[in-house]
Amino acid sequence: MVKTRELLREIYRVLNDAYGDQRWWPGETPLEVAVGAILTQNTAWPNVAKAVANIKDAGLMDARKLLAAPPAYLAALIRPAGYYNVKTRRLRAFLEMVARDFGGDVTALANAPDARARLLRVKGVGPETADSILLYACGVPTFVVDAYTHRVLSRHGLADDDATYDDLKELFERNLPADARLFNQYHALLVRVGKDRCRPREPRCAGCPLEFVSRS
DNA sequence: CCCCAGGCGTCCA
DNA sequence: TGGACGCATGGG
Repeated sequence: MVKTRELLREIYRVLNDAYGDQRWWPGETPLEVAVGAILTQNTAWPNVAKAVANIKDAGLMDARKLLAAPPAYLAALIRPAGYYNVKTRRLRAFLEMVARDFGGDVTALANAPDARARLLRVKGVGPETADSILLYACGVPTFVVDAYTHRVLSRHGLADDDATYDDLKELFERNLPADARLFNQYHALLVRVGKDRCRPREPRCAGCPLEFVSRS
């Protein structure tokens, strides 16, 4: 039985060799990344990209302008991302918090020791969205867990099916150095292998780079 | 036709 | 506290 810490590091090496740098979430600004984090909730990324492009084309990718826009107009712009009524409320709630607590500067979240707690108080921002904003928009070394993380780890016997978000988050954070670049790439690699090989309802992962894990 | 996608809040036991 | 359900578009 190999130690969990060694296994997590070996998994990273194997995936990194197999897939290389994922350059994930190359949003042009922290605001754009945060908007994408909210819009991508339970939604395929191509749909999110259309919604983000609509906002930018309308010249609204700016915290104050987004808040000033009529909600019905914002809803129309983000329509391709689905759940557009819910997401309009969630975007506005996030923007109001950033305006109130950080002067409209998403980057300022990075310097607030209670940034995660403030994000979690926003209606519509849960643990994954909060961590995504902190890691990808603010560069804070916090590990992002998502459906792919659950599926890849449980498929290879590294986590229970009923492991919670915080169970998995702590698994990574306790066993890896707190490095934003590493957390970013590791999460991106898990998503990549999850899309590529570790698909739902497919118990066998043919050609999966992580096949070695089952034999460890 | 079906299932799936980088969740979350609400409701109810 | 935890499991079902609604939210909605677009792709395979």
